[in-house]
This record gives sequence, C-alpha cells and structure tokens, in this order.
Amino acid sequence: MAKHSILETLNDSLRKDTLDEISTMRFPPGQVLFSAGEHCRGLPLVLGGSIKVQMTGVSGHGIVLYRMGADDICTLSIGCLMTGRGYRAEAVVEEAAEVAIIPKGLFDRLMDQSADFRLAIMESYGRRLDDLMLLVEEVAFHRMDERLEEWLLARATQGQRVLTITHQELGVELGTAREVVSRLLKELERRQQVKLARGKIELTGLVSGLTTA
Amino acid sequence: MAKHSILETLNDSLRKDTLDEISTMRFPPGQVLFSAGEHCRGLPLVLGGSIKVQMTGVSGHGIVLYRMGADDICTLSIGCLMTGRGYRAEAVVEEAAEVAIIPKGLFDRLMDQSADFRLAIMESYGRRLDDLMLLVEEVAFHRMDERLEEWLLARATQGQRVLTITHQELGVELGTAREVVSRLLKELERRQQVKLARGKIELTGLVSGLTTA
DNA sequence: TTGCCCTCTGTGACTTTATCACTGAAGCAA
DNA sequence: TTGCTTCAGTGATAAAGTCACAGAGGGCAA
Repeated sequence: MAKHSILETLNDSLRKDTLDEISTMRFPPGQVLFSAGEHCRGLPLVLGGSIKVQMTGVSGHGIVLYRMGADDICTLSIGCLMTGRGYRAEAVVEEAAEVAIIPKGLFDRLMDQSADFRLAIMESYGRRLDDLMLLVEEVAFHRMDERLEEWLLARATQGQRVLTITHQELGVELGTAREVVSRLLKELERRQQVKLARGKIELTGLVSGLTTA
Repeated sequence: MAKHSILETLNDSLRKDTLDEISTMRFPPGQVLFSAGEHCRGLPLVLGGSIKVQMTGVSGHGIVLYRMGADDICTLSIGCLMTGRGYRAEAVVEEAAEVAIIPKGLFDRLMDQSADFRLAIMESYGRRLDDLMLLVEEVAFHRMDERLEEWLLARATQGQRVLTITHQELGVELGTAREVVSRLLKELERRQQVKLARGKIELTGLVSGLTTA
C-alpha cells in the first residue's frame, strides 16, 4: 500500500478515497518515467528509490537538474498537469523506484478540499525553485574541480566506496564534457584521492573542502 | 485600483474582499523590494513596470534569474510565505513598478475558495520552473558571445536603440565577469554592430542568429 | 582461443572564458 | 583646476570547453 508523507495531510475520508484511486508501480533502474515533450498523466508521488531529472539542451548536452527520493513529489509534473504543456525534462530511475500517480481529477479534488495538502504542494514547489536557483549559481560560478569533488564527497558520505559510473555520465551530472571529467579525475588519481578503472571510481582519500585551498 | 489578471479568476464576492484588503504601492527604479534572507510579508502581484530577481552566490558573483512584469505573480514569495524561510534572492525595480501585496491570511483564503485562483498560481509556478531550467541550460552550455548578442537583440526588438547599462551590470545579467563583457562588446564594436560610450550601448547593426555561424 | 567490435578512457592542440592586476578615461564636486 | 570615484580597456595567465584521435577493456561470435 502506498506510503507517502503527503497522504498524512489528508483526513481519513480523503485518504481512503485516495488510496482507493491510486496504485503503486515499481520501476527498474534505467526505466524512463517521462521524457521531454511527453504529456503528463498525473502527479507522481515517489514512495521509494531514486529518480534523476535531467534535461538536454539545444546544444545536445545534458545536465542533471535534481533527484527525487522517498517522500518526494514530482513538482515538475504539476505545471504540465495544469497547463497541458509537455515536459521539458526527462526522468530516469536510478535505484529501483516505487511510484504512485495521482490522476488529475483526484489532484484537483485534494487541492480543493485539503489545506494541508495544498501546503505540502506549495512547500515542494518552493524547495524545487530553491534547488534550481542554487544549481544556476553552482553552474555559473563554481569551479569544475570543486564541483566534481563535492559530488564524489556526497557519495562518499553516503557510504559508497566504489561508484559505478562512466566519465560520460559524470559529465551529464555536472553539465560538462567527458574530457573535462577524465582530466580532473586523473588529477585526483595522481593525488591518490581516487582509483580509476573502466566504469568505476574508487574513493580512497577525498578530503572535504580543503583540497582547493 | 489594482488591476491584475489573477483577480479575474475570483468571483465577485472574493474579488471585492480582495480589493478591500490590498493596496497598491509604487516603487521607483532601483528600489529593493526584498533582499536575500528577508522574510516574506505576503504575495506580491506585479501590476506594472519591471522588476528583476537576482541572486548573489557564495562566490560573491550575482546573476539575474528572471524578470517580472505586468500581470506577473512573485512566485518565489509563495515558498517563503508557506515555509517561513527567508528569500534566497533579491528583487530590484528596473522600471517604476506598481505592486499589490496579498497578505498570507487572504492568500490562504483565496487558495481555499477559488479553483481558478489555484490554477493561476500553479501555472505561474510551472512557468517559473521552466524559466529556471532554461537558464541552467543557457548558463551551462551556451557561449558567452551568443548569449550577449541575444540579450542585446532582445532589447533591439523591443525598440530600444540606446541602452543605459554598464558592463558590470551586463555581467550580472549574464552571470559573467565585467572584463568578459567589455572584451565581447569591443569585438562587436569592431564589427560595427554596436557603438560604445561610458554607460551606454548603441545598437547599430545586430544581425540575428547568423553572426556566430 | 582468437579476432572483431564497441564503448570507455587518455591526451595533445587549440579556443573560449575566468581571474588578476593594472592603466587610463569620463564625470562630478570642492 | 585638482582630486575622487566609477567605468572601461587590456595584457598575462589559469581554467574549462572543443576537436581529433589513439589505445585499452571487455563482450561476443566464429
């Protein structure tokens, strides 16, 4: 049964109706939930797993905009749902994900009848705007070596020691070219902070923050 | 009296209440409507003029995120309003602006009682997310000379022939350094596409698109 | 096992952009 | 005029993006 904190905002009656109307689906890694241009079928609630949202520019380059995990709402879908426009980005499952979709009719009803539901939706929107503003700042003003180290460090603190990712994919994460990633990683390897192998990056000695001082 | 398309979404009774409760204010160019860290006092409706929203990163650099004009809603404020967090960006008046502020209590009531009002708010959110996603792509993948020319061209098509702006300000528009803007403008002057003077840029012969081909 | 092929990685050469440091010009006010 | 402040121009250098290509790794079919 669907378990998502936004359901907690509903009173018993609405929650029951909602649980009756939605069904949860499971998606394997690599599955594309929606791609650019597609139309929106409802508001996806992420119950678990990890989904990345990325866009591909006119230049042909891609960049990861943000990730969604357990208890997240796919805020991006709301705009498409309300205006009928197609998605501008695509969503790809990273870790096997569980998703429930709230159909438009039900969404409208929940927005109408629950102030707490509205609040949760608005909060989600606010957070997403914040995320994107921070990303703009990051992309515009931060050095690529710092951004790469921060990205790796974030994985390291999640307990991951060996990452399975290609330089190309890492380039999309950071919005840069594969060659740039390769060169920066090689430099990190020279400093003994990582060990490289085809499709793998082993984190051996990343130092937070101070490596660029 | 306040004139804003979102008021059209309200029925007569709610509109009357709203008009009773809000008052419009005028702000001169340069006026700061809110700055980073400040808390939100209500949802601003832009009735006229032009307001730019920009943020300053940890790096100390600024970048213009988007602009608001007549009939816009300051979507950014909603998140702050609902969560109580401070603003992450600042809003500065460019052309003398007229603004009405919907206090939180009234906003909650309108969200509760008008489906059309909700729709308008959601649409506004959706558009803003789109804007920011496009900006990320722009900043990450487009060349600075193209972005500068596009920026100037947009002004040219608005009928402006002489822009009053410094290279520093133009740098903030594009999220780059003043020197970069100076050099690129100098190159455009060599190609007879602009004439430069202290604090002014005269657009003499900008060619759309093909200059970089 | 061998050979083939496709993907991934490494790297040189060059362009574009960012940063730093400094110079000089334009406007303003005492 | 002198002095001050802001704005613009530019050389030197570092970082990042682009292009082109070489070679390594790994899977798979013969």
